[in-house]
Amino acid sequence: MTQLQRRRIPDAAVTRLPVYLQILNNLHATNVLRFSSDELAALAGVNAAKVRKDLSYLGSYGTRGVGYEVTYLIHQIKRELGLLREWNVVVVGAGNLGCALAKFGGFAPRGFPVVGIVDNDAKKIGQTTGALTIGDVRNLGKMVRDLNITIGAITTSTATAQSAVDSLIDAGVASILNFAPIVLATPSSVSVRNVDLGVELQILSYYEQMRTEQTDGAKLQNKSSAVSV
Amino acid sequence: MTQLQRRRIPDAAVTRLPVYLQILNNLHATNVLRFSSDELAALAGVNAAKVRKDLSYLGSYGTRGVGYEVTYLIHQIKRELGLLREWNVVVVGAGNLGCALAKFGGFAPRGFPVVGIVDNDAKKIGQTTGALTIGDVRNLGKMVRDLNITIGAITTSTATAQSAVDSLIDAGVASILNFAPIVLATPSSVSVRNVDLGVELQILSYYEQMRTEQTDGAKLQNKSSAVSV
DNA sequence: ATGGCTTCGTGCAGAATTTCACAAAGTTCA
DNA sequence: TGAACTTTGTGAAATTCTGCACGAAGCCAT
Repeated sequence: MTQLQRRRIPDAAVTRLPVYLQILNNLHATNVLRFSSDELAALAGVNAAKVRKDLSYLGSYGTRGVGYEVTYLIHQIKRELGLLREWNVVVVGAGNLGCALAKFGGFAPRGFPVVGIVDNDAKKIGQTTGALTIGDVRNLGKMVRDLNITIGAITTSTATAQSAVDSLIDAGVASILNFAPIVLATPSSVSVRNVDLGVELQILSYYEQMRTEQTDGAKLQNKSSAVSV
Repeated sequence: MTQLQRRRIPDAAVTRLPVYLQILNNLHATNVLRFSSDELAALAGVNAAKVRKDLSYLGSYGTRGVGYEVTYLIHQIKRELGLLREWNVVVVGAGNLGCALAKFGGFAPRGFPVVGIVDNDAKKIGQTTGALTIGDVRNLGKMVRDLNITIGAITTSTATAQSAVDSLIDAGVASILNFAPIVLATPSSVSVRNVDLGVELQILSYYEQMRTEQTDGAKLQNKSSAVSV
């Protein structure tokens, strides 16, 4: 079974490929035809060897002494990421964020059209947001089948996020983009990506505090415990 | 210089601590007094040994045979992440997202009050959004000093994101939350966290495609558009 | 007290990731 | 043609992260 499936790309590399793609699209837009791993590394803020290794997971598409062709590499990254086709998205939770995502047209051109939005609130069901009518979360199964939906975005309240994801999984959706600040319980066959601004801010806070303390060390240094190197 | 600074917590652990904190806050809200590493691990979807190791970076705050105290651990995580004080945030870019962040009151109670919002568009400057008046990006330096701002959120267009971050860094801000789909060029002394839904969707797409291909091995695939493979 | 039970803290090994360093393979120019 | 130069692709070392396994330490019942 495993030998049928394509050679797996390391998770860490998978998270970088979309970033490379972004940059290559920009290069393409400015009529750049070729690039070297050094150039892409500089633009992506990573090590050049890492760029080469990441790209090598796609195949040997570079030319030694020359570099890589922008359009060709764009195609190869898209192929590998599954971006040569569209993936339909349903938004679960028609609050501020959910409606904003439904109205925001920025995902369709990038291959992720939002084709449905649902809620569990009878007052919201039937209303329209953007081009979509808010559906009943209880019809999610039929919706997923009829509209060929593969990705679900959770934009409900924290309290209902778990039941929302349960509904999605029941409906056969195995890719979840979760905006609720909660760790969802899902089987390992389901992919979840969490977007939590609170978490991001707290991570920034940690490093900011590190810097602050280090600076304070000059004036006052009683904080440091007994760490040496 | 390095020996003065506190024992560093591994990056991977730093990204998990806010998740633990979230869970512990929920436990606290439901009057749970104590928890074991096994329980927290189940709720966070990680290995119990990892939880114990992560928490051990804070110090030895557990009791063998018993577990950890919820409120005490909350305090310790907050201390380590620098959440015992507030960090003021400025939003750069008063578009849809920027104004939404400024109006959204959810960050202030978690220690990240949005105290300012700026733009470079003369038509927007002077307007109000929520409780804030949109300022001129050229006054960012004064604003950062006067309002004691430490974190900047980039919500500009892609085209102006780099100049926005340059202004922030000039103004002395070293923690950036970037919503623009672009890799920002910053000195290594600056922390950047990127929030890019396109990237997240594309990562999901990769794993979705993996699953699809594996399943298709049995049937036959006519759906995929112009893929060779 | 003592034995049994639970759970933490951590050494260590293995896995994953990053980075180095260099041969291989191509280009350019005289 | 061939020498100088550029850049890829990739073994292998270095680093980071994960997870097991178990001793240490506390609780409880008898």
